[in-house]
Amino acid sequence: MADRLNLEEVGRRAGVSRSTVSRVVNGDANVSTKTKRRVEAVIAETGYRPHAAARSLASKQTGVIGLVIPSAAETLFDDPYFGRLILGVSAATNETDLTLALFMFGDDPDERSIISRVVTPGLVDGVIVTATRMADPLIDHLQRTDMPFVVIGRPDDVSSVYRVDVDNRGGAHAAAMHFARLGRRRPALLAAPSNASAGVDRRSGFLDGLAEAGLDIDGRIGEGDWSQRSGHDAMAALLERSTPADRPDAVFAASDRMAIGAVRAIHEAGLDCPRDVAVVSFDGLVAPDTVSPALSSVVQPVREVGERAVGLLTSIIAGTASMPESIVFPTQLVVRESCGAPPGPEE
Amino acid sequence: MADRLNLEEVGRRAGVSRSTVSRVVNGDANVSTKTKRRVEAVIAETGYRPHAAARSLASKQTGVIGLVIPSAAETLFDDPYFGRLILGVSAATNETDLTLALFMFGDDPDERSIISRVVTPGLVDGVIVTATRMADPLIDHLQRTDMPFVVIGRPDDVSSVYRVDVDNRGGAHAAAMHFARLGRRRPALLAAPSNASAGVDRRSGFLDGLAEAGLDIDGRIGEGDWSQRSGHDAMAALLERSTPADRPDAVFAASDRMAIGAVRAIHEAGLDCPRDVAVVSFDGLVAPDTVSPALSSVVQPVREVGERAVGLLTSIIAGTASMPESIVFPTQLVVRESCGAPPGPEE
DNA sequence: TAGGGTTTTGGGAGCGCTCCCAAAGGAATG
DNA sequence: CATTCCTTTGGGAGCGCTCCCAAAACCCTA
Repeated sequence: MADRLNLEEVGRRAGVSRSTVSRVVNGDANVSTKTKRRVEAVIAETGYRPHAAARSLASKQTGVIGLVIPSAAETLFDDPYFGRLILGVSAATNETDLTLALFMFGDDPDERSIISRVVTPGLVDGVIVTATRMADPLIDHLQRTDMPFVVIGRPDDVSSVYRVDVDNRGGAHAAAMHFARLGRRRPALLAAPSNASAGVDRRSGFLDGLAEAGLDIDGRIGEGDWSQRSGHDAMAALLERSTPADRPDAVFAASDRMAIGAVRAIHEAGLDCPRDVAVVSFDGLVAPDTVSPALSSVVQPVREVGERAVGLLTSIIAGTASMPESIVFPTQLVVRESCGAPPGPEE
Repeated sequence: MADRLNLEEVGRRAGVSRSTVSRVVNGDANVSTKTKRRVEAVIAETGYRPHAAARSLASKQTGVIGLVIPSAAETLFDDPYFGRLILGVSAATNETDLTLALFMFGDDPDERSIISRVVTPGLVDGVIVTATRMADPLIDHLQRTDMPFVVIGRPDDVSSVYRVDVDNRGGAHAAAMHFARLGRRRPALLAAPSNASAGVDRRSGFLDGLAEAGLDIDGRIGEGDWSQRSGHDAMAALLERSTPADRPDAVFAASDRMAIGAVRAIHEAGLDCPRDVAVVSFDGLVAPDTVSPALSSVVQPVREVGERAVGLLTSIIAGTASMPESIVFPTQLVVRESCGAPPGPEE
């Protein structure tokens, strides 16, 4: 029986040494055209593929990057966010011939064991961590190892961390200004949990925008957990406790899904969206024709965030990244039906 | 500067050899309690973790399994299916200390290069392939390598393939019987693409059930692509071309999302669901309180499918799997509001 | 034809681990 | 106290690759 196919064996068949085959495989220029052709022929005919583990061991590079999602809730993928993010990361790793390892885990005790799996030497070259919670022990842990990593979002301590984020504050601010421009007088907010940076930033951006526009939120704040149900319930509660005089006439929801829930609650209260209550959501990830009225949203480029995180991580690994830097993508308010303004993009 | 932490170095610090440390790390019983404790102390204090690539190279096992999703469409995660599947697979790999590698790719030319990445030696121990299309070149390709693999779904050639699937036919059949029992006389079908096994099986199961119940579909078949929009459009077309006399009074949709679209179309036509048209979907993945009326669905245990696929793959890798086998999970019709029957599970 | 430089090629060493065999140590027996 | 047997430990070999240095081959030019 033939030896297992390896560099040595391919070399034997092509009449050259292990080293020469290695050069061909790795595109090293210092190989004569003739030799190169011969070796390539043998590779094509045998279907040789270099052994990933051996390569990793010798080169100290695995060609694998990890994506860490510190949550494994059944509802995780009800939100299109993580799917889009994975798509973006996956597109970028495919592009650069990297392999994507996915680490998802909940708060269970097993968490710690998986954290340590993430930092196993010789497994991944670096990791992308989604900062669903601001104070994540994983980030502290990573700081103490020499594993290159990029945070998506805004962790507690921003200094000395490479991160990619979107302009949550700016987007929320734009939503507030938009309400002011539309002449809405009684804005409300359906906020997201404040242990998440996106939740905090969207809240403060919106409130700051209102203040700037001279609008008063006057206690019209509900809080949810990003989910449709929570948006529905918070909106219903808001409507419930308001008199016709101080009923909200505009709502900014921290996520598409909360906005969808809110629209349902508005309808259930016998009101019309956008006539009685204008709605603007954050995310812009749901297909416009699947909800009615089509949602006006502050759109965040999730896929691009994922792609860029891979790029940043790659340059950290290569050692070409400069100072710990923050890449913040702009967000854009896209007007559709739910806010009652003429449609189109808007700054 | 201290040597990089490896078995040899840990051994030096504990006053034992490389081999002994290896035994402790791997839980080999042939180590005296005293030595074991000493080594464990050094490991704890140094934070030593074995080098994954070195281990893979020597042991010929990577501890990584791949999940292959031959699609990277922007809309992929609009459907909760893949998210749930990933969740299931991830839960199972966490359980058994395996690492999950995710391979997603579209039909582009780059596809081939990624396929070959999947079968790179020394990268993964085996792969789980989701059979979104029945005739997938990837499956043929895998057959020709000695890479262990499990197919989720039903590929073209079922023989000599390990697979995990759900009882699509049975579930669809149950939906048909349910309509018959409810006294609906003019059933319709919103089918999914017939290049997907789930699409084919749900269609044939439903039609067979109707035939058995003495109901005639009479051309009331629309086709979609699993998406909400396609369900909406197909349903609208069906209503459009029917007279009040032969208008469908019951619709079975091949996916939750198509059903949601169908319900919207029904409302837009000025009809009521369930009164005028009963709706039953396949999947059961959307939270009941997010759509109105709450969908009656044939529920498939997606998460369990993912978990089981990992289990099966693991036993194939270990060489303990018997004949190529098919594991088929049952599905269950769960009655909620959209079919107009009293709620509860039903066989 | 010799000498210089430049390509091109070969092979040793080593990455950190597992596997396995042999040596050493201990306990139990005669 | 010698012998046997089991437990415990050590270390060589090897997994398939990369890295690097030295040898070989080639190409000019004088």
